[in-house]
Amino acid sequence: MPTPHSPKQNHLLAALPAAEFERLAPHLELVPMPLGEAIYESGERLQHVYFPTTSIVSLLYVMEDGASAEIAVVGNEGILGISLFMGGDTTPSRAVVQSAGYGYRLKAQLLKDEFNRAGPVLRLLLRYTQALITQMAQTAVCNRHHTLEQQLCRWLLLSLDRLESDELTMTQELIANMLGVRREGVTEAAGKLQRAGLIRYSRGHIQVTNRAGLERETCECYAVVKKEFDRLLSDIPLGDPFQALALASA
Amino acid sequence: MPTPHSPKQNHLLAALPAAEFERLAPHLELVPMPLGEAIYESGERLQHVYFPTTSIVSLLYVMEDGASAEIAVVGNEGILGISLFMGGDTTPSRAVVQSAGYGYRLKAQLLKDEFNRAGPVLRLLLRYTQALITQMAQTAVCNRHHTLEQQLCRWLLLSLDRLESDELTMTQELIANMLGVRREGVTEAAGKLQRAGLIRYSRGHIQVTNRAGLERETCECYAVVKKEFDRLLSDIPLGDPFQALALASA
DNA sequence: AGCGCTGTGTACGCTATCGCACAAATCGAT
DNA sequence: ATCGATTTGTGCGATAGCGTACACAGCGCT
Repeated sequence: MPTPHSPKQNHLLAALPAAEFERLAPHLELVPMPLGEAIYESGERLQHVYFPTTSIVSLLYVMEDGASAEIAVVGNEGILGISLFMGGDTTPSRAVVQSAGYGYRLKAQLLKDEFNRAGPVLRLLLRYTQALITQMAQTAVCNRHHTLEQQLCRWLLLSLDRLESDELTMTQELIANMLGVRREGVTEAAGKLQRAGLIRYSRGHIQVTNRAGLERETCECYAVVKKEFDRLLSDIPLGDPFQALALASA
Repeated sequence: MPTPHSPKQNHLLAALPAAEFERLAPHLELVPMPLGEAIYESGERLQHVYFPTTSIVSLLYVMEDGASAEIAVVGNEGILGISLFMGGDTTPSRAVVQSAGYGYRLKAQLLKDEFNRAGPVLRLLLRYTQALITQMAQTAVCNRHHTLEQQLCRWLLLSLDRLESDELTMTQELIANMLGVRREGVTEAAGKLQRAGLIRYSRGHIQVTNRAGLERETCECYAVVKKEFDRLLSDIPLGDPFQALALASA
């Protein structure tokens, strides 16, 4: 039984008004996104944008010595390739599939055209970008002030939010790469969480058994990011963004 | 002799086409930006956007326990209040004047109106935002991987780039707050730089005596950010952003 | 001159994380 | 059933930065 796929699994696509969705839908191409694949490399010119549905992608900055750090996570709530419409056309970041799955992609030019209509698509994408900015900023703070264990919790929760399941397919090595820490550090932190009964894992499979517990262990960064995504991307009308927000907060 | 002030001291304003500049100019209000003033607080609704000319403003995330970290610096190259046009209307960040000076401000609604014309102003602001995103992301990486001393160098250089002078009026305490580290750590790192003959400072005044030296000591993060700002905000035509960029990189 | 405030220097033990080395467990393929 | 590869566990010493405490220096004020 093959999994049914639909563009609407992606929250951004699902949030589009009917007219815009109909315009884009015929050009959306379902693509598999296998673990470890680089959706785009640092500085590369973007050919497509991607709307993940069942996959999760990490935005990484890689440094000269090969060390790296994740600056944000993008899943079914978002889009890959914001620099396309932000005007840069490239970014210094690398996008790597962190959890295998599917997504829909769209030719760069088509998204640009739609964006340039300066309608609901533009406003939705900018609001999403604003949420992404919050995630990056909070990551910076978190890297500065919080323990590895707290960060691991945050990372698990953020990833979980972008999947349906309570299970992740991730080795500790991979996680360490994302967080920009040693693998041993992850082993230790994960062991602690396991002993506390919050997660269970074995050879690349992590199952969250006590989500509330994780939320208690994590730092405030998770909540800040989640709250901001909810605020910016909940179902508010897309007519006029400023009016809409005024209403939403009234 | 009063310093002559002009909106064109701000690079974004200076980069506007004549028509757009003329439209906005009558509404630009010169305001002093004293050291330590909070231009806006976390979560606050923005009444104005600010275009610094001779001041520098830090974007800070403040945490529950009071600890904080700078996520980006905005000076005469930029604008404060991007969440206004990004659609969020508020951000979780705090903006604090890090180096006293002046700036021009504009009523929020006027900028929104201009942005909604979907013309050069929109494109310029989005390109700037893209550069700001790079700065935030690089800050996250830097917080993770680099030493306090490297970060201090980066910070000094970024600040210097946003002023004309080679001197900063900043106590070590303030710097520590921005970087999210202990004051003593800054004392130590600064002492090292002073002994190496790169800077001279006393009671709140830091003079950079060997800029090239600082650039040698700092991490790659400085260069990445600077390069991205140059790339995105150098004088490329603002007609069509995608065409323009295509030309620029051809 | 003397006082007090602000800013800077220094010292000491503590902790989280690193870097490295290697052992143990689990899984797949032959 | 065995072998090899992958993944996880553990145990060092080293170090960067923290928290705390306190001494000292420069500057303004009376």
